[in-house]
Amino acid sequence: MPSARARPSRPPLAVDYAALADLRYQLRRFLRVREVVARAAQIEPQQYLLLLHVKGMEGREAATIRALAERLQIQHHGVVQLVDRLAARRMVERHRGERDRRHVVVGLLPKGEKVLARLASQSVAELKTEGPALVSSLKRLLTKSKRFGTSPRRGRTEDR
Amino acid sequence: MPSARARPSRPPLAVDYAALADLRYQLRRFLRVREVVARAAQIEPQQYLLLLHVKGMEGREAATIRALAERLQIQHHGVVQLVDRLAARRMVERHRGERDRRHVVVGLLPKGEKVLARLASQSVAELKTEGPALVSSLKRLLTKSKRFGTSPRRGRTEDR
DNA sequence: CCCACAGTATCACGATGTGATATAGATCGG
DNA sequence: CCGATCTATATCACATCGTGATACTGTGGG
Repeated sequence: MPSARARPSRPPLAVDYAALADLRYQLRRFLRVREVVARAAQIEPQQYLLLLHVKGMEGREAATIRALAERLQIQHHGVVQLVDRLAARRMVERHRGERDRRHVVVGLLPKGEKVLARLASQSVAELKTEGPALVSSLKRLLTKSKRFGTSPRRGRTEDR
Repeated sequence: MPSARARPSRPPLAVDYAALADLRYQLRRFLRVREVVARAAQIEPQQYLLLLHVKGMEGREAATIRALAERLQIQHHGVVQLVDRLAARRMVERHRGERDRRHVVVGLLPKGEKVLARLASQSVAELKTEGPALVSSLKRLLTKSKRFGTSPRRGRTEDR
């Protein structure tokens, strides 16, 4: 960019990259622990999440492929494959919808229940520890997302 | 293991699956928006994150492969490949460490800066909207991780 | 000089998520 | 009942991602 010095049409929103990056770092740290713990329990992270949502939807709404896709925020055919893998491992099973036979309702099998119970309770325990750090990262970003210089250690004086 | 009924070393922690699932749902909703926005800007979500961390580490610490691995919470050789793809797209470039020539320092190229600037400022804007929902999901889980929100009906009484 | 170690890199592989496309079941107008 | 159409799943091919195993190179200690 040849035109240095002046920024003609630049919205006045100064992003605090360090704070934004820190938030993602905190988020990842939390998620990372979940991944490691899940793998240690012989299951893939996303597979654990599917189990969790199946359980979490119990009594609220049928755990169909599409509903799970919404909860997991992925495309429905992503869920299809996830269920394939989980079914192959005897963690869940497919049921055809009674009223509407197009629906596939996913049900937990004993093995899935067991793994889920272990992981979920660990998750809650860890959240009680890690949660506050997440919240404070978030607040830090939201409150002072204007200028730099509030940082406790680093100035970043020269800007790029 | 076949002995059921009594759980010898199992704390009586009643997990609120619905609340835990809701938290993950909120988290995913936030991350999902970031993914969609990133892809719309012609970049993969994880690639955006690497750019963000490179920028966020500016003035704090050298953006080496290993340091980025820590920030991204993945293995270092995962970062290597991420940088490979970003370098191929002219978003970043590699520099050898001066003092220690084993280090590889990642630097943003104009194209990377540009994409990052756009995505990051959108991100902050969205966080101001979505952030509160995340925080409340988290608090809901932490404060009342005892009972279910809807029906007291639990299926997992006999099974297993 | 030699060696243990740190930092990167390469390879092969499985998990994941997507777009494009296909199939079965439901629904509705006529 | 018929076809059009929509809905819910499924299948295929493909790129990204992250990992374990392994290799290579530069550093520093003895």
